[in-house]
Amino acid sequence: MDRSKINPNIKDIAKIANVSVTTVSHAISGKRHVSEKTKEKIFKIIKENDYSPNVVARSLKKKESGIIGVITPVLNNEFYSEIIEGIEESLRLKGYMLVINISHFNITKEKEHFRKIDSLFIDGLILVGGFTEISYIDEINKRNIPVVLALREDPQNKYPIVSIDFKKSISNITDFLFKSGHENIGYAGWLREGKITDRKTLDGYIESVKKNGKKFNKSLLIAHTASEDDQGHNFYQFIDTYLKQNGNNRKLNFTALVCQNDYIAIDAINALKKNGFNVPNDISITGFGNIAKSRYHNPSLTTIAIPRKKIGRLSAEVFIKIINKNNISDSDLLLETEIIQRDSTRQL
Amino acid sequence: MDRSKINPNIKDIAKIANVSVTTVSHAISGKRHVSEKTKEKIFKIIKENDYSPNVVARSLKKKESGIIGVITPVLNNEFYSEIIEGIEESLRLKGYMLVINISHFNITKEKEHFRKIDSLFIDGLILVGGFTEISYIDEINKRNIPVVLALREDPQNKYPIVSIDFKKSISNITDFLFKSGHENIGYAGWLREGKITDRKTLDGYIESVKKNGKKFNKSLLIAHTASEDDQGHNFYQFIDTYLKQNGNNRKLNFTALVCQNDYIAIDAINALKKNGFNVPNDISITGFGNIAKSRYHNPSLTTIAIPRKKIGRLSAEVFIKIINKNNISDSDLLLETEIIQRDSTRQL
DNA sequence: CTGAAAGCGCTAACAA
DNA sequence: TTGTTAGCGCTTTCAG
Repeated sequence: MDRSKINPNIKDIAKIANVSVTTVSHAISGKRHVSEKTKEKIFKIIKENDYSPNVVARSLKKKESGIIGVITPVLNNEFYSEIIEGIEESLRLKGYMLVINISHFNITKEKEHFRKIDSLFIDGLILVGGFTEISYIDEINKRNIPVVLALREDPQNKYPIVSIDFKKSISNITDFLFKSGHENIGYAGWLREGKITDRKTLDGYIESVKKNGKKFNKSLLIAHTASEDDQGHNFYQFIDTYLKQNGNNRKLNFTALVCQNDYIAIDAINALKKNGFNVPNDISITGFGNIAKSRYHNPSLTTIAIPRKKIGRLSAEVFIKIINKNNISDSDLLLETEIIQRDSTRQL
Repeated sequence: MDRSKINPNIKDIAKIANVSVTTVSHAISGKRHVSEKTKEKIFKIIKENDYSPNVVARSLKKKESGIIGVITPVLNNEFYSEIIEGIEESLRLKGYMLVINISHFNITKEKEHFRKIDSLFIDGLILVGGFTEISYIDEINKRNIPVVLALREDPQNKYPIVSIDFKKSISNITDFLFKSGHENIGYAGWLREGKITDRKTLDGYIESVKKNGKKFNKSLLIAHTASEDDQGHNFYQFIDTYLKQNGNNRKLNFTALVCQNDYIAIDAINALKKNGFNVPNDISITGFGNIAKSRYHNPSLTTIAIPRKKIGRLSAEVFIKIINKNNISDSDLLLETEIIQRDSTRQL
């Protein structure tokens, strides 16, 4: 038997140390007292033989794996990848490993992924970003492992959600525009059935409008109710049409436009430019997200930065808290955002 | 016993189907003949009971897990994340799962990660991007699982490397500049000890120079030999100094500069601008990598696009080939790159 | 074509 | 303070 070629197991260690496997197991786990002397001997032998416990066998026995499942819609996207980095950072320190799955915005795939990694005895599931429907989770989650949502909605409000305060963020940036002297401020965004954030962002705008002593005016709304594109691209056409209908003689009834996200904001800038408007001289534009492009676009975009890494870290911490049966208060889960001032807005 | 709360196992299925666990196992794996009738019955029951085999138990027995380890320096980076997406795409189709680890450019962490996931009985390891030293792998890889490198060097040339032809790519883009009428073309890049690609890219440049009937002129080289920054940032200072010393009266002895990567190219553009040069009117600049910023920079960068997703997919395929003991020819592993023409170069 | 049973490496209940 | 042993869920050898 060529033992040199294969990793030693707990039995080997026990034999060499002249103790039982139980003692070795407990020396490692610390779950029951082992005399200093024996412990020393065991650890020495462990080191000499380069032993590390077999994670798979341990998982099978304990029905715990030290692995956390992460499901993300895509990887090659600054939002998700940075959140995941945050998760990894915190969880690695606690000794967990990550199994990362990509759902490609497909709920069926997501479900399959969860099924599969569930049988790995993952100790928790963190869902990053994306969509709405997650009722399938309970159906699969027979072992009742903790589930945490990172920057993801849950209409049923069943799982802890680590996110940002969408309403407040939009409210803040609208306030910022009012403070800059704008009197009439419009809003452009999706208003899709069932999308909670769509409603929240609009509410943030409305809140600020009222707070600043104005009346909410529906004609200042460029709200797209179609529910096609989850990522929020392709608002360009929609705004272009709006401008053609409402922007006669290069006049609009607002001097600033709050956009629900950076994609919409960039589309808005481009559509405005094409229709002869100047940003920010004629119209100030704000975005939401602080995507990479927002910095390099011309003009660069005033927007709201989302603390992505922090969201990841916090998600991990929430998970740990659940594991340790510490209770979490909802108020801890909403992170502050920050306004990034660039060139798409101006003081009036 | 409340079986409704827990996942059924193979024994449960066997009992309900009135067959042995062996038969269930073989029905699933197809490794030995099971009568159509029995198979049908078994699969029906599997479906009804929502059974899926326990991956952990299977791994323990088979010393295979259906899991592939991926180690990447960072996640939030278009290069790595897109390669990983490619890997995931191909491997998911083959039924593999991915455990993704982040090494933060730290070899010790990388080693630890490998150790840990090795005990998960991962079936293979794909190392994405980054650094040089990988001799530690054999030391850990007692089970001798296949190792594939994606866009990563290996001085020992021990493992299959899926990458691009750096030399040819740089040679091509230098050719492109010659064809555009440039007679004197410079080169800016790192030349760090032990970095194979540094040498390869420079060789590509030299190859093109000679091919185009010129003599290699050392004074056209802006080569940084320090070995600080692995990512290739902060060339700005270096080039700035060079320009101050060699660019009197806004005259340089070249009209085009081939840069080893996009970061250097962007630094070069900025340094040139600051020193009173116009890009591309005075000097044409090319990069390598086609990073997001290269498109939005002013002027936008003519550069070489790397087929990142393809690299990922191919890495996965190579892994599968190794598993299936198909031999791989080295020539299959080098992917073509593509020149992306933008505004930082001009025809003379 | 099918089954019984050993055993993968570990943990923990029970026993001393 | 330590040891014996059952068993986690599965695959596979050996035996029909």
